[in-house]
Amino acid sequence: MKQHICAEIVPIFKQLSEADLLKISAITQHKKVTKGELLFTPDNQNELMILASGSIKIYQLNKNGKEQLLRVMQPGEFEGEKALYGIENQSLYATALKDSTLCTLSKTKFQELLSEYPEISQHLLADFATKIGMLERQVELFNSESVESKLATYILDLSVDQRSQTVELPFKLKELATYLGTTPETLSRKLRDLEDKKLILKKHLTITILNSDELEDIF
DNA sequence: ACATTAAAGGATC
DNA sequence: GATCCTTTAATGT
Repeated sequence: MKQHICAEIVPIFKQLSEADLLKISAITQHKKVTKGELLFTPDNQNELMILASGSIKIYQLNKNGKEQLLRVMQPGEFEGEKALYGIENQSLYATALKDSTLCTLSKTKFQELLSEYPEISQHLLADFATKIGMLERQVELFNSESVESKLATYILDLSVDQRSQTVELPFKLKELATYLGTTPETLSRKLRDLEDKKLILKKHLTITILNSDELEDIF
């Protein structure tokens, strides 16, 4: 496998020349992790982590020690930028959902990189914006009281994103459950309830909205 | 309303 | 075939 894979696939580095990518690659550390491996915990994260292949979940633990999923990283995405700006990670955990390969970049190396290539910060800002946008949406979900309404608004949001009445769930039901702050069992029941009411149709991870008006009215 | 526990049925590697 | 995921039912908060 090529050594500079990370720099090549990361959107924030996309506009750089081949020579620059090689330079960046030289200062990143490459490592493989296995499924289930804990990659960082609060106060144990001082590097920028770039995912090259596989997938990684970012979550926090709620009061009862239950996982609250924040997002699932895809190849090309990164996490840990807060540490680079001296902000301590107080709550985030990361574990590998599959065997994955990733690259890490220390705080000082990254700061050197930023001063050499200021244009990278533009892309960082764009990335922050979308990340914050996703978190804001998740916060909005928790304004609704019942799991059923969270699920309904989540599905409707997906439908807007994917511009279709038929949507693909971006992660497994087990993960969607913790994203919504519930359990797989409850999620399974709520999905079946919505099916029974003929509001949706579900095949594996594909959901077709049959009645969006009534979905919106759930509370 | 939802979580927990246990058990069984599917899916996946 | 083992392991992980999903569903179902019984019971508890």
